[in-house]
Amino acid sequence: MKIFNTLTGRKEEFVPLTPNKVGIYACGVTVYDHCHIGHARSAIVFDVITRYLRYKGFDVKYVRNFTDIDDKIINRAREEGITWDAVAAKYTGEYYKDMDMLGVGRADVEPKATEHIAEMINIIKGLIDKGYAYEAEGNVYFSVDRFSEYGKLSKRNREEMIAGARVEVDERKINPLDFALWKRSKEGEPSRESPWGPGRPGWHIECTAMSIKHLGETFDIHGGGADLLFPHHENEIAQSEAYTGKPFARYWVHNGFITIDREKMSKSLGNFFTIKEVLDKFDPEVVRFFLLSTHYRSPIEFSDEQLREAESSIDRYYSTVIRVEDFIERANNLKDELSNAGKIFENRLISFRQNFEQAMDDDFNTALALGHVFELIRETNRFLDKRPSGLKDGELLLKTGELLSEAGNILNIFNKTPREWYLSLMKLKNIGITEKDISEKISERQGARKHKNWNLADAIRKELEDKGIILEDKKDRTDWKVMAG
RNA sequence: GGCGGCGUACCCAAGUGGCUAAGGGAGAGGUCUGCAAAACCUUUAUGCAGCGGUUCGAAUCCGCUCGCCGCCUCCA
Repeated sequence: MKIFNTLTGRKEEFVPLTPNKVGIYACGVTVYDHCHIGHARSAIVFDVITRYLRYKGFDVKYVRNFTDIDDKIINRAREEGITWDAVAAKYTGEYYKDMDMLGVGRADVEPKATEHIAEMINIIKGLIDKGYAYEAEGNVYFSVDRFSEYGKLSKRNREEMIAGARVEVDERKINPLDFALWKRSKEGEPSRESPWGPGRPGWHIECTAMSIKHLGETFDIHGGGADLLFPHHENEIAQSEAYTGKPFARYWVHNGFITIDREKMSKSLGNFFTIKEVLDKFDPEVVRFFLLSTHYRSPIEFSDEQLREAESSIDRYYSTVIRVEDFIERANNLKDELSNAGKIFENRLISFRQNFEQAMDDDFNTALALGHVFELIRETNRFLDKRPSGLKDGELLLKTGELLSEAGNILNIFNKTPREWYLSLMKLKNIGITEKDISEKISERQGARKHKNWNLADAIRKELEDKGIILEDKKDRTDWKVMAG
């Protein structure tokens, strides 16, 4: 299995520190507001990575933190007129609501910054003792000049960064790039006691403390959005490796951004959609599918049109599932042998799992993996069109269903029954008609069709179509579905 | 200014040295159907931003040019 490592800038063979075990840490969110779709991307990417690693048989320990104390939380508390911890609690709850909807699983450990203050203070003390950090007026800073490898992740050197001149000037810092490990709190701000007086931890130190505590001083994978690469992850490496004297994370994995009109989606630009806004219009599987249909390191342009296309793709999937289930349900009086079409199909089926894994093994190429899923979908439909009749043919289709749901479990999509899918679409698209109404219309139309009253039959079909319901006449019945896309 | 990435069909998107350049959406034609829908088949890049170079061979490696974006400040 290969993973692109930001640290080396190359795809590398993934070899865990301890055979068969994987420790993975992903930077979570600061709980001060509702999450937007960019947060969803990061969460889904690492969700799929952990699911796949587990599928491959690794014993995975996945840690994802909550930053629950920070300037933004404090500001938000002022705005909302509630305490900072109430803000954190509120948006932690909102985060879980969003992630549960999106099918993002819980991490094995979900540490909070505020629960690791003691660990952070210990590390800061250690860094001061080793001469990597210094105190100034109740603040503690990390001295980047003392860590010679500073910049190795983001591939820049100190001089260049200072030349960039966008670093904040702070008289108390020796080097403008030095970053706070501990910040003295101002009057009225939340604070904890420390050897340097009341204050709170800097942002980066929490991830060092929590990853080391839960995964050890050296662990396998550290992930997050590409915007965390600098300074956050660079600083994490500096303070962690300075403190332990050992390599920190071995593979650094960064997901790309979501863009709107080709610009990065961000809070500050205001060009974002919250997860809740998107889920008001699209099924969670559509959102996941959309995000996984592009490689995780590439940017994704977000638009309703893209989501509608994803919806059409998923609809194609469920339409095929219906056909497969129909066949299996009605498979009786089957002949023993495998048809010729079945023999061809069997070969395609055998290569599917291999293709899927090959794609996922290559730096989690979900886009290619989904391509293979749809290749199988086409082969399945082609097979069904040949009117298979053997007992073995039925077994093949049963196997197809299993393989597809296995792939679906890894990506955590395609988990609905077709009926659930259409009910979800009905709800999201505000179809102003009930299932019962539809059934009645279908019976009425069946009557008309029996008497070859095509005008009436077509009128009823048109009436439903105008409401977004498509009818499909089959051999022995008429099915309905919601217009997708 | 420094560093990094991207540019593949009408749209989205895999592919990063070698069989016919995946897959999805959209369009056109066909099969099936009372007609549809779905499905399937055919079709839509002798071509991968442009120009050079390396190589027996390049979308894929190198150089230059053009265009777009990101990071260097909180940010998934």
